[in-house]
Amino acid sequence: MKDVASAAGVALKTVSRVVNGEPGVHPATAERVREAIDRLGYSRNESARVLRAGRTSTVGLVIEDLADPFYSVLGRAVEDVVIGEGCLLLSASSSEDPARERELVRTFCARRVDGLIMVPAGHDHSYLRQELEAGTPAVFADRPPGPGLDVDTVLCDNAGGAVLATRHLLAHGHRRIAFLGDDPSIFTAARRLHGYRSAMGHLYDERLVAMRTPTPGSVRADLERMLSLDRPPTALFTGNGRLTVTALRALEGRPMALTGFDDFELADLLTPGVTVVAQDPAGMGRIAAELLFRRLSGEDAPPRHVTLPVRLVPRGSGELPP
Amino acid sequence: MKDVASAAGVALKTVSRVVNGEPGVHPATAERVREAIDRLGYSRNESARVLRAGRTSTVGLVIEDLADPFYSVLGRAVEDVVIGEGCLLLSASSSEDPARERELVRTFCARRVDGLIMVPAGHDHSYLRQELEAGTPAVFADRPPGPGLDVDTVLCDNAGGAVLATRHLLAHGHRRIAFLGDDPSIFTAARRLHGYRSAMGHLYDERLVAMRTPTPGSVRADLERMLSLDRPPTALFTGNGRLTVTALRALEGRPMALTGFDDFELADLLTPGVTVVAQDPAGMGRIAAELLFRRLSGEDAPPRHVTLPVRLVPRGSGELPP
DNA sequence: GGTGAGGCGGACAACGTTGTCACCCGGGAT
DNA sequence: ATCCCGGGTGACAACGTTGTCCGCCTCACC
Repeated sequence: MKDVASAAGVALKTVSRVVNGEPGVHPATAERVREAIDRLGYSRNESARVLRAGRTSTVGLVIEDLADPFYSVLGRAVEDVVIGEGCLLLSASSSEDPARERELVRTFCARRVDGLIMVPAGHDHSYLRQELEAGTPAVFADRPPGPGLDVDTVLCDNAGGAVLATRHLLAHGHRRIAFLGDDPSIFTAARRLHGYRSAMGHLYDERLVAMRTPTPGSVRADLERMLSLDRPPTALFTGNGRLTVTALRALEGRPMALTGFDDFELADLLTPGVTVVAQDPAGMGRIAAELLFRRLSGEDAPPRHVTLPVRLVPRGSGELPP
Repeated sequence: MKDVASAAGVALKTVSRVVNGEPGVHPATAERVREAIDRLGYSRNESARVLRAGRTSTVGLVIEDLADPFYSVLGRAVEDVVIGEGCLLLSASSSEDPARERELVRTFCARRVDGLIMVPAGHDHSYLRQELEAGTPAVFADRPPGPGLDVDTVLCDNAGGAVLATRHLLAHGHRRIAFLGDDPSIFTAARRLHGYRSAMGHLYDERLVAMRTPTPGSVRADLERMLSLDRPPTALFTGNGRLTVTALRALEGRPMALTGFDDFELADLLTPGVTVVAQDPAGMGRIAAELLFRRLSGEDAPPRHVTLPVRLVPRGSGELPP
């Protein structure tokens, strides 16, 4: 900018004025400055501007895994809102590791992001309080913050969706319905178990439930165990998209009624089509980002808690008879 | 930092030294400073540091669509390298719009990203020359830069993969093999068409080729047209993952030998399994990022052009007889 | 006890931008 | 003629950090 100023024969401040479209510059002077800018290929140093202004026009996104279809769709929706607000998006994957998450948040805050959007791992987010008090708002998506912290949160109706899926299988005549879920320390997994359990009522049988971090091997073992019971399950409810796919592979074509939580691409092309409880990751990302920008524009209401509806998509696998 | 200094009763610079682990500070002083830092919840303002240092430790990623499985996997791989180098990743989707891409690059450069990784849209990247000369290296992934610009580039073996796929179908007895590709102005689409054509040799028949931005409707129409020919195709080669899926839907279960470019999740679970030519998006992202960091660490060699191999994954659909 | 070295701490400038305020100058009102 | 006004312009400080350089204090050694 200094160079531009001397090239145009004006003061630094005049260049600044032209760059920022501020009034009070003679059109001829402005033209001279613009010409010098083009000639020198100058572009404003955003770092310095940020230092002065205090706002970075940057939002940090911490998700579990950018490569996961669910989160990448969520991330894209966040990105669209963020770009639309003239900001940029810093994204990072926590890999479901609370320590890494914390480190990423720390890094983002040191970079003075204007706000954070998080799909949290772990249950202790007290370290965020300091940042919140320092004026960096955060919005949680998909999972709520740990106890003792209350901020804007967007969830889907996990329990309701699980009830929906379970009742759907019950309505098609199943009484022995197995549930494969993720580690119950994950909020969504616990809520979905809760919905399944309440829908099952007196039919609930803990031998038909397996909750742990899924691997192909663990899913296969769990299924084998259940299928060798005296009264084996005739239907399966899987607690998230990855589990649904893993279970389908483990079943190796053995017919079994199946309803999964989370929609996934190609669910309609499998034989039979896979019945799912679909949520809306793009909507979740968009709403989370919108909530964040409301905070950034000064809204000072109590934390909002948005619950997005889910819907059952029957495609065949959930309508198989026992 | 000023506050920390006065709280600890030392000078600004001493706090800076402690924060940066520089030598020449008495352990007791350092401890006092650290205590004050904890007490005040201070964290270094990265913007100011950046302003001083000139490096932002930030990398910009411009891809077509963060939500696309191919690109999100690529993005995740880039992210891992970037984080591993102590930097952060700014990501943005161009939506295949050259103007938006250019705007994003401009924004990234104004923010003084240390480097750029791009999956380019459009064919004119001359606007990058200025940034390159200003010392912001760029690496292209999946597609090369437009004419007149030569930078580090990571591609997959598009033509070779198309040859592989076509020969595979030929080897299984097919002579009428259709090709559905994306708009030929897209580099990868053109290369794959080229591979297909050269593998077909005298069997090539332009009536069996459709190249345009795919929509469910256009794919359906193209297939209908080809299937109503006197000598309809007995096999289909689809030019990218999205096309493969769209074509599978349009076929509605009609049996047809099929080989697709790009692997996709669940390809193995369909009936029959979908034979594909698989590339390695994670490897592409990782290598692109590594090339970038080599430039950033001062490497001044001529631009490198890496071509990643592809491999044929037979799963059933490509082995169907005519 | 004087002196030099080395360890430690501090003052100051600079990074590139913008907000504040003051200046200059011409023209119209008094 | 004096004053004032306001459009156009510029000088300067400040944002928070770090590199440079300088000075002080202590300790060991002569």
